[in-house]
Amino acid sequence: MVAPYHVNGSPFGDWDGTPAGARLLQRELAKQVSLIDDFPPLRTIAGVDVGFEEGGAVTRAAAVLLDAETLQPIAEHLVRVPTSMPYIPGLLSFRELPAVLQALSGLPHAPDLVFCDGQGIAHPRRLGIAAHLGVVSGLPTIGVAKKILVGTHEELGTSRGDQVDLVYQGEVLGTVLRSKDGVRPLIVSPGHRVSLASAPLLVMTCVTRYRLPEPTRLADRLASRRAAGR
DNA sequence: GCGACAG
DNA sequence: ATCTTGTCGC
Repeated sequence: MVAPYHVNGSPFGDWDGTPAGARLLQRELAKQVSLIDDFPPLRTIAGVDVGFEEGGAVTRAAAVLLDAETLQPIAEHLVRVPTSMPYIPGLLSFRELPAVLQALSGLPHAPDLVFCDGQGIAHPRRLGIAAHLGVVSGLPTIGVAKKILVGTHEELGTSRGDQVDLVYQGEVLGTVLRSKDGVRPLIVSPGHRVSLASAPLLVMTCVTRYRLPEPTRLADRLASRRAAGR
């Protein structure tokens, strides 16, 4: 017997609480994902990420709002909620999305685009956390991951800006992108309302002197309770 | 059946 | 993700 996890209502619809039910729901929600660029001129961009405390008992979700022009933080919001589900590869959004949505709603206003830590459509059922977040929030989203979940790719150049397609089941689902000379590449994939071609361009637009784009880096820092680094 | 496996 | 100090390299 599989132990059912707590259901909230909003991000999971009528999920039955089982991993099998979660996978079915992902296939349904994936049909609502749009890979066509559909976002306003970028004025603000948000970065969201999750961290844990108390040995995993408490989930910390952080949302940071940045000025799209200067990449400087405008506002940030942090929430702490009891962890409701264990980490299961492929079902990350069911563990982190509730907290992420709360963190996002705590910002002074909705962003024009959201950078999410993890995969967009580069997922077994085309619904990584960034795509899931996009569908349930209606916001344009991009997934920026540090590792590949699924898919393969050709050799990648070693210079900043070099990129190659991430292919899975004969389909291009994302981009393996070298954000800085010599660093491990980022795995970028559209979440919602962003095209495969635009995603890496938008990410590079937010990269300054670090491997991670600013929205992701700042949210990551806040969620992991770390300090700044001048 | 055997490995792989975002955070 | 998290547990954790110093250390190697640009």
